Amino acid sequence: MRMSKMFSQTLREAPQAADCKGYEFLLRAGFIRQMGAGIFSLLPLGYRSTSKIENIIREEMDDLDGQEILMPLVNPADIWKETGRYYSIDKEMSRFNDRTGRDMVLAMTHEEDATSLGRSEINSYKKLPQLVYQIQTKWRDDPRPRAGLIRVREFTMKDSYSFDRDQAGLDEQYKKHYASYFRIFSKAGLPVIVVGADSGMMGGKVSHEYMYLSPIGEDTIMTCSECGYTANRQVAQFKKEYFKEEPKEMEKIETPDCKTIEALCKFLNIEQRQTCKAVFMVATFINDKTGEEEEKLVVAQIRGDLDVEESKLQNVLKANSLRPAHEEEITAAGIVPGFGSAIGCSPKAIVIVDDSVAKSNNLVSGANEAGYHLTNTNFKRDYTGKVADIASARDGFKCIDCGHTLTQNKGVEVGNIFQLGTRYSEAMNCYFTDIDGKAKPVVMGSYGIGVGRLLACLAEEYNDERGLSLPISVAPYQVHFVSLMKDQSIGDKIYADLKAAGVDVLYDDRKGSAGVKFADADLIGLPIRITLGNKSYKEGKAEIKLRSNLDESFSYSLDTLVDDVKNEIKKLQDEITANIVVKELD
RNA sequence: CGGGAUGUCGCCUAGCGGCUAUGGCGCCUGCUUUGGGAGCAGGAUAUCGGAGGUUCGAGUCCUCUCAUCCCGACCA
Repeated sequence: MRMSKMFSQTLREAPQAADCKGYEFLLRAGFIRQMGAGIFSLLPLGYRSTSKIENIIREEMDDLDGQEILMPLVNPADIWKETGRYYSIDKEMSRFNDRTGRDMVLAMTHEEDATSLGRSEINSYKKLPQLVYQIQTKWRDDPRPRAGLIRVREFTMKDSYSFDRDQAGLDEQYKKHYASYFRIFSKAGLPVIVVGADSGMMGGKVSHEYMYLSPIGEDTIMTCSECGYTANRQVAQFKKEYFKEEPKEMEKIETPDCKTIEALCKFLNIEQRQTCKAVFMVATFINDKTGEEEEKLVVAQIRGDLDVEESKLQNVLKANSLRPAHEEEITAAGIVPGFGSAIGCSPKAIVIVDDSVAKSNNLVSGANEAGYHLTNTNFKRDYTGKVADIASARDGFKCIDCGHTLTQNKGVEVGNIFQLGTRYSEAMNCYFTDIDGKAKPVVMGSYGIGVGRLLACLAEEYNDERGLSLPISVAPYQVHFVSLMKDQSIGDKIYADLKAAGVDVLYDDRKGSAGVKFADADLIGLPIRITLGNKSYKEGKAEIKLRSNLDESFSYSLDTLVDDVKNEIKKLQDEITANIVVKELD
């Protein structure tokens, strides 16, 4: 491609919206342009990169015997009603009516579509296992798009769906994806870690997320450097200390103005772990069949030194959503905010008790009376509720597996794998006849990778003060050929030779000054740069530099230039291949 | 959906009730220049996000509205 004919232009200054490096450079280099909140166009450079990413993904999916398909973006609402997600997913899914008034949706993921295809194509165990995948546009009306391509509303996703005869089959396909994703991210050059995850709206049990660790990430990852335990904070467990004592008699004491745990501890001169904190939430339950909603007040009891992890609480409740309760909702249940507890409030509210509370004794709780607390409260004796782990893991807490210290990091989720089981096949009647003649639900899995998000993460990982420096596997072109010659025909000739040799080359044939060309080359950041100047040309030479190390340059004879460049390309590609790290699921 | 901020040319930006709305980059023309965003000369481009209002007079003040960004809620 000749730069003189390139559609996009580079920007010398970063648009205001660019709040992180990767986003700034993608904009400035002309990879992407914004159309609206969370809506972007990919310009030629950006599209070439995402196409390369997609092809890496294709290679790996095909390697798993995946078959590429394309499912529709617009779905009749019927299939979403069958699984109940038409009702359980809120405004994030966009809905509309077609001209006849039929309910339609924009598919935000394709479990329903895939299951629908599964039930039409798979009828016998002989057809299993199967794996289909697609690379397709998703629309999710996210309430808060952020950080360029990191969190958008319209995006391209690779999603694959596995169909198996039984759990063992699913385990097999899940395991293959687990390893395959490492290959994909390695080939693209993105360092990731895999973490145990919350399956969220997908349902199902086992799931993992692939995280690119970065301060711009929105997820919090807990890791143990000692034993390798990693988990999204939403599900991360940790070793809690319990404080067993002989239960003492409960007593009501006056605690004026002690509306917070801190104030209470200060007033009574006790430690936070000697208190029990009540957190009031409202859970929404949606009936999968009818779409009817029901709200219930939830009292989460947790020890004063810990915090509630809302995702865990929501999972325990099997609620569709969870939000903090309003003051009126709390008082309506006879609870006094600031002095509240589960004591005496059931059955008006669902009580969930963290095991930190259940296994500790003589905690100070609210008395549900303004200005008063109860000392020596004990679970079971003084109140009941469902015991579960609903505590949020924090930096410095103890690893559940080995007891060493957990550290927390921010991460961006670039891929996920879910064991769906039979949640969708049962709901949508996707059954096959097994060898024993019995109809059984197909056991499914679903696996996603955000293509644009992957590019955004790569841009974040590979940049310096001058611009991008993407790995050769995903850079829009392999080579940037900068000609500084007055005589265009010389550059044209070399460009033609490079192209003829199959080199993926961007040729700066513009009339501009050297500075502009170098600055643009730095910004776009193609991995290999050839510079042809008057001086070197007279000596029959051209200069080659790597974007990853601009300080070093190599002089090559023009006679062998094409082969030398091909060698450099191969070296960089081999480097990536050599650095493929694959982790297997045990 | 709550809190905050910002909308002036393709991008960045000046303006703080008063004349024809700054300047830089980019763009166009010509000449010069050609190894790190070069110089000179000339040129084009803005219904100041939109609607209403206050005022003799509004980019500037007020009201509403729209859009975008940030924090939170939320989220793969």
